Amino acid sequence: MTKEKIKQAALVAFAKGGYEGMSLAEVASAVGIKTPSIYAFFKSKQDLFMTIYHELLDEHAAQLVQQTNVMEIEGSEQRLRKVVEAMLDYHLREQTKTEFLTRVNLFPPDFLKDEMRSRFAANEQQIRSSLVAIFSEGIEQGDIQSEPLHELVDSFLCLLDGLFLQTFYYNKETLETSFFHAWKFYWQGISNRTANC
Amino acid sequence: MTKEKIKQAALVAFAKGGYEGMSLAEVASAVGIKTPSIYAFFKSKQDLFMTIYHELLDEHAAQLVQQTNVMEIEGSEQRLRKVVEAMLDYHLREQTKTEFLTRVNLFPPDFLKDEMRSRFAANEQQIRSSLVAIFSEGIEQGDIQSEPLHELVDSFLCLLDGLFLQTFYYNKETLETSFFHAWKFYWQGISNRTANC
Amino acid sequence: MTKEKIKQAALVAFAKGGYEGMSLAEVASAVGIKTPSIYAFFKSKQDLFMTIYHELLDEHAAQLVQQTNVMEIEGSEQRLRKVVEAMLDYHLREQTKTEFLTRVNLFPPDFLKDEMRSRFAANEQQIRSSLVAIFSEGIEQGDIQSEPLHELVDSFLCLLDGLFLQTFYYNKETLETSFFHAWKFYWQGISNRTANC
Amino acid sequence: MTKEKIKQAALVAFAKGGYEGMSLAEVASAVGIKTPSIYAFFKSKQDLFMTIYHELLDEHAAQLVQQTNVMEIEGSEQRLRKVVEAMLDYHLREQTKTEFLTRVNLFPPDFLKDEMRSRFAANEQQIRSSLVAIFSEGIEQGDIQSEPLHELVDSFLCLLDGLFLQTFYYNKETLETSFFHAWKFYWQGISNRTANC
DNA sequence: AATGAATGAGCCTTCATTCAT
DNA sequence: CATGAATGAAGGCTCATTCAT
Repeated sequence: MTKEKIKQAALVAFAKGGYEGMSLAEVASAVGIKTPSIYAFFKSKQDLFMTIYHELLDEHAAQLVQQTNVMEIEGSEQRLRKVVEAMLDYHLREQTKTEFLTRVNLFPPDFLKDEMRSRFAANEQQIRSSLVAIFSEGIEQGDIQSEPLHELVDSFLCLLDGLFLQTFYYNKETLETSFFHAWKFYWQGISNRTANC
Repeated sequence: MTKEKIKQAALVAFAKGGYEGMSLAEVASAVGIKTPSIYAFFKSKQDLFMTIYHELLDEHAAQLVQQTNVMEIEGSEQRLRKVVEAMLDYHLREQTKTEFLTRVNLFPPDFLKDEMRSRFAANEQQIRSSLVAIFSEGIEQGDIQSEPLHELVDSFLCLLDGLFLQTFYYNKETLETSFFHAWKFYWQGISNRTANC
Repeated sequence: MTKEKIKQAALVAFAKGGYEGMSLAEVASAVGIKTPSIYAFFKSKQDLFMTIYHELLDEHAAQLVQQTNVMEIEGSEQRLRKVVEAMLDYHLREQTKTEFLTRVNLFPPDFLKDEMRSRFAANEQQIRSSLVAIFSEGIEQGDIQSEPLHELVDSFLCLLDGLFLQTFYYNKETLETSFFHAWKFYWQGISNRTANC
Repeated sequence: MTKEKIKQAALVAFAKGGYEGMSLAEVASAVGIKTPSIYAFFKSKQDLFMTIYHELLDEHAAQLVQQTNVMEIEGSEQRLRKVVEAMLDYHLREQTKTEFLTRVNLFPPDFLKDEMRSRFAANEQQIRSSLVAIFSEGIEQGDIQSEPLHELVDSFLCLLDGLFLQTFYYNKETLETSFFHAWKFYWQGISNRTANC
């Protein structure tokens, strides 16, 4: 359907050029229609942008929550590691969507600045509570040091952010190496090693 | 001097809107001149952009190297921590410059994409070698685990990137808390704790 | 009936914005249909316009003739005054229609300019002959000075036009005061006052 | 100078098509420049419009006041008649300006509605006080009936409005005839004829 | 009778840039 | 140095209209 094709093309264009740098003409041409036809489906450039933005936000949140909650099988290290891997995987697989979301989050167009802050806060809260669950379980099971949960979450999010940023300027292999090493020391930092001594 | 004022205003404008989103008219008006006057100093928008970009890149590299090398006094933890703190400090103090550089690095305008990659690689190499020095010294002194240097550097850079990204969406306090906790576990992960057991 | 609703909404829109300023989308939305549906009833914007225009012209002419002819009861002053009052009343009651007609008459869209002149002339002739009847009767009965009929009609039409124009920028009260005073001196000017001396 | 030519062409275009009906392309082409060049002189279509509007308003007011005040030579009838004649003359001579002003006054674009009302009121007050002077002098000299001044002014303005409106649909000759007859009875209505009996 | 999809034409406006002064 | 004037290119958007369904 045309509407879907427009959204797809617009996503790519927004990701490449940002809100200002994207042109409806470019999108229309990619879809194979004329610029004004876009207005049959979206009432403005902003509307098109917001539609994509909200859909992506939902998809992204769903993805994350799913990855954090679904598997209660394995040990704490595996679970946490899976969270990171899932994120990296998503970002490597859906590079365009990641670029779009990152761009918007870091450099939102003026009209978005307000909505952004609140959305972002809500989003982070969701993730945090998912993580809290994993960490507290890990502590109970003796895998993870008994430290304040929010401290553990803070440090985990920092790791996540670091790897996420590297998505942008490392290629897949370098990224995986980086992840491997970062994780190694991170896990050493939070895991319960008293048993070993 | 007018030229300097133009660069200053342009920096702000580029940081706010990116290459596409910044307009020469806006800059001129901020400086208090008319748009064509800019062409007395820069031969094009791109030229203006590149000038700022290169100057900032140099300044930034100098800053980083300096922060990594200068102090050979204190212990390993203090030195590494200072590196992070210096970076955070710089980014908080020079928000505009940071925004500009980040934007360019993550979402470079088309004509920059090529130059970018190489510049970035060189920059990173510089930092890595500075860090290698710190880490190897730390290992020698028994503060840090005797692990492959590049692995330690990888994990440190990941921490750095994570905190850097958080610069964008955390306020100063939240950021400091995050840093505190991230660092705590990070240091636990790399420091030599066999002595304690 | 949809067709009628379209005409009604279009009338309002044309009155508000003139031919160029009115948009079919606006009308469709007011009616609660989609723009292309209008084409099921009118073959073009111009057609819609002309339909309304002609209907209004007929209605208006009928109104005027009726007001001028109906009452043969009262004296000359009362009859003439009633003509003015009827016109003012109509214009105050049917403001939208008045605006539409006035706009078209004073500033017709290009394609109407020709038809306009002839229509207008015919219309005026109709009114003039109605007025001639009143004036000649008034002269016969000694109420009005024995002056050339067309002169009396000219002056009456000028009064009518003046009050009509004031419809647009005076509110009801101011307009009534203006009418009261204008009429007072007008009647003094045409009535037969020799008897009083 | 180009700016003046733009204003001239725009005046014509606005008069012909109203605010919505006028296009900057049309104006530019009339002046012999490209559309964006207009923006070197006026910051928007609205700005161009307002500039013309205010200038015309001033010119018009000046014209009227001048005509009403200057000549204190002749008798009351001559003075009042001159006011009407001057107005008619102005409107016949400057048809475009008249069309522009009338259009704006009767059917102002949305953004003007507010300013309009107040401007109009001020304008009318100016005219009224000029007329009061003439009428009171006329009464003192016994030319005009001793009636309340504001009543006389009301009736005079009504005459003026009537003739003004006729400017739009009568040609010069018809208009002059109409003026001649309207004035004849009007003057009979307000002049002091007791002396004649 | 109504509409979803599409479009050509046109509108106002911004922008980077040039050039003569 | 600085600017006034001008412009080609492009951008977002609206509009009347068509056509298949």
